[in-house]
Amino acid sequence: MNRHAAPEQLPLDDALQAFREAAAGAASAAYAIPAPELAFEAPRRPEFGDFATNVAFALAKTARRSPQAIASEIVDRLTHDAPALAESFSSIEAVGGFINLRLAPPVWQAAIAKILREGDRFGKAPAQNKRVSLEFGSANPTGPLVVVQGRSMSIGDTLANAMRLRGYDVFTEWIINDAGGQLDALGRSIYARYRQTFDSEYPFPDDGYPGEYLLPIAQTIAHRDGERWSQAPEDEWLPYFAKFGRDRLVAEQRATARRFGVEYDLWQSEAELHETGKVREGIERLRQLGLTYEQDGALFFRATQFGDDKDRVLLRRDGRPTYLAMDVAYHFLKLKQNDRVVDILGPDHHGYIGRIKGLAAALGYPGHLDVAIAQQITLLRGGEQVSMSKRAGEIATLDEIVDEVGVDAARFFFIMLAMESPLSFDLKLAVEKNNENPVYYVQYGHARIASVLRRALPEDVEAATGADLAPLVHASELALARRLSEFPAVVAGVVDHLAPHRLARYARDVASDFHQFYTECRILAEERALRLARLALALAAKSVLARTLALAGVSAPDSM
RNA sequence: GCGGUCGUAGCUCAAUUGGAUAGAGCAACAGGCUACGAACUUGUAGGCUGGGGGUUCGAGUCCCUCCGACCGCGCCA
Repeated sequence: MNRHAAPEQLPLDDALQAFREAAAGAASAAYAIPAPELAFEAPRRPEFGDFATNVAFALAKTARRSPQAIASEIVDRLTHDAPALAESFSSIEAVGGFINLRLAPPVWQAAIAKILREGDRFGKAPAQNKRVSLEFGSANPTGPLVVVQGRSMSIGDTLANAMRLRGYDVFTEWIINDAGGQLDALGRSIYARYRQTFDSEYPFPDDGYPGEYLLPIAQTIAHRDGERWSQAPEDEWLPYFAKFGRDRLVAEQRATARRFGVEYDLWQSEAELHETGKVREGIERLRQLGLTYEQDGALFFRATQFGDDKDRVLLRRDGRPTYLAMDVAYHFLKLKQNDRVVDILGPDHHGYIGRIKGLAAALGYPGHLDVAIAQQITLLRGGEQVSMSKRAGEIATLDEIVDEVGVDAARFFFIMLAMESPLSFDLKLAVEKNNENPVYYVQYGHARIASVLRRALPEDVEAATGADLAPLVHASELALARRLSEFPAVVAGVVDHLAPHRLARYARDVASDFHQFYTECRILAEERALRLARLALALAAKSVLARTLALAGVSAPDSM
């Protein structure tokens, strides 16, 4: 078997395609008008079948008949003209204008066989030859990562994984905000801590970063260099302390990200964009496009032409570029190198979305940039709000949170909600092993499958992958098979709508359908043919559940 | 004030981007293990989708308008 071959269609896709063609034929035969493209949707209510189509509504206007009449007409014709459909569909009904389809058990059985056959290739889309840049997590290099970066990283990394599975060439980036005044503030803060190791009276700057995490950095310098910086002028020690702190903190951020299961393709320094002339190039580009003007000695970007409420400064009166100028350059670079650019920003960048999208349009790439906001997280512990005052230096760092609840719980909770929804994260709940905790529910499902497989005869497990699946006809078996078949579409939806929370929901649904199957159907105690078929279903469920969790960066334990 | 996000069951949230009787989980109530993990499961109850108007075969979803919450609105980054 060629492992690079494009994955086959699901058997149910073939069945639906056959229906699509037959229905289009029936519609045009009945009304002498071309049938519109037929779309299928999964009905919300199970009694409406596995799939439904609303062609009749689309035809109603031109055919001048009621949707229900059209749907009935099409169904009648299908049963006469395309009897072969009965092999794939156990029912085709016209209800309220919809045409509801129920797939026959052999289709679901074939879907299980395909999932087992394809393993990790199941749900994989052929290469799109499209490069996507994904930026997420980015923080100032002035302290440890906190909870909101955890959410952003969980979302971004999950999206990246999903995009890769869907055949995109994903490039993940972290932007280091290491240009500008805050780095000076960092340098002064570390310097103050450094001086305080020799002189406890030495004053701490008002705009400094008071967190204790700077102490070891200052002590490192003190140990290595002694008191020599105490005599040096500021323009000598400041760049040194700022850079030293930046490097140390970025390294720590990187370690935290890695511990969180997130690796980036690029850690992009802002300072470097300035030094290598990229910022100048970006500004120059806007100037060439006639989108800038000078006023009061400063250079402005005509942001109002792109929906912003104000024109924005690129170069200050003193000639120094603004943050926006850096962002022009950075996005210009990304837009040139990628087919699509996605930024996942923190909640404080809310007002920045329009500006940055306008920028993409201005640079000649309208529609190539998506900006999403990962909303704020409120940390709770047993219902009580955890104080996160940055000014008081009381920050709950991401590392501390991971220490307390583990990577799995944190990553699962962080993608559970749509990212534009604010999230309450209860640290106590996240480690509780009870039914209020969705992480354990899902992981328990996986462990339960693993447990059954452990107790099965090894030769049965071996034989299961190639077993005849015809015995699988129980409603809970077919429901589980149908759920597992949704995996590719769920991943596609996650990508298309930038909605990783659908993965968390899907994991829950798979676990739930397995639990129901497990409750209603015995596996090991059955006679051989049924036993093997059910083992095959369990294997398929385990595979899909594990891969769903893997996309989210959550482990799938065999026991717990 | 301007702009953005949001408002859905008692609570936390979904809703395949305009589809059918708005769905899950938790909490509540009533059931289910002499059988592979009860960290499970079955059922019941719970709603004028913040209010009002509009668009159409059809609106939680789109438009207008109020109300309310959060967040942005610097020649900071």
